[in-house]
Amino acid sequence: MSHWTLVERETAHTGGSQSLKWGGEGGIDVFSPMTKIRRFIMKGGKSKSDTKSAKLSVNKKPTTKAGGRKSGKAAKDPNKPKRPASAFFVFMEEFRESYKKDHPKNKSVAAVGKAGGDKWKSMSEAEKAPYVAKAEKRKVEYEKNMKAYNKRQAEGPQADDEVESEKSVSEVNDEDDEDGSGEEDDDE
DNA sequence: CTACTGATTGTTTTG
DNA sequence: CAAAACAATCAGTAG
Repeated sequence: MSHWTLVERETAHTGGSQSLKWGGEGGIDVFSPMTKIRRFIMKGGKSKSDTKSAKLSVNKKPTTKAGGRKSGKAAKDPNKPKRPASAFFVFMEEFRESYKKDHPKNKSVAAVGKAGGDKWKSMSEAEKAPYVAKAEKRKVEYEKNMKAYNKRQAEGPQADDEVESEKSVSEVNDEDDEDGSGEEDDDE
């Protein structure tokens, strides 16, 4: 299966990576980001789960994480903050360990995902509460992270376009880096 | 060697 | 407002 020839948008965004090895002048498409194609295919009929699950996800991950890029252009912005983990993901972090203990031999992320999702739905909102609370916190950190990131981008290279121009006013915002956030107030 | 795949749901983002 | 994209994970797979 290598000729779906379907490209919607540049798959390169976050991780940047995406194999744009197609420096071809013609610029036809990349044959592989099935990530999006998946939706396209499954959208039609789903015999497995009827409940809903209409949406699938796409994944892309630069293995090089933030440290090693390589020849091409993999990580454009190593400091680019990633989206905050949702409550579900926070719960998953724990769940993964649990699942790992129960199934040390399992190597499929899908298995854990399914199991986690199933349990997540099974949990009451009360149980999810702690996770949600944490998720909200992550969001705040993300915003803070983004703020710093934006600043960095503005300061570093000559950002001329694309910088959310604040039209106006004097927004002298002095956010000196690193504010020691209190962090952690437990209350369960 | 490096990027992608699988699968989950929730949030962030973009159109 | 709605749909898309992407967040972690881990080992395997393909180019």
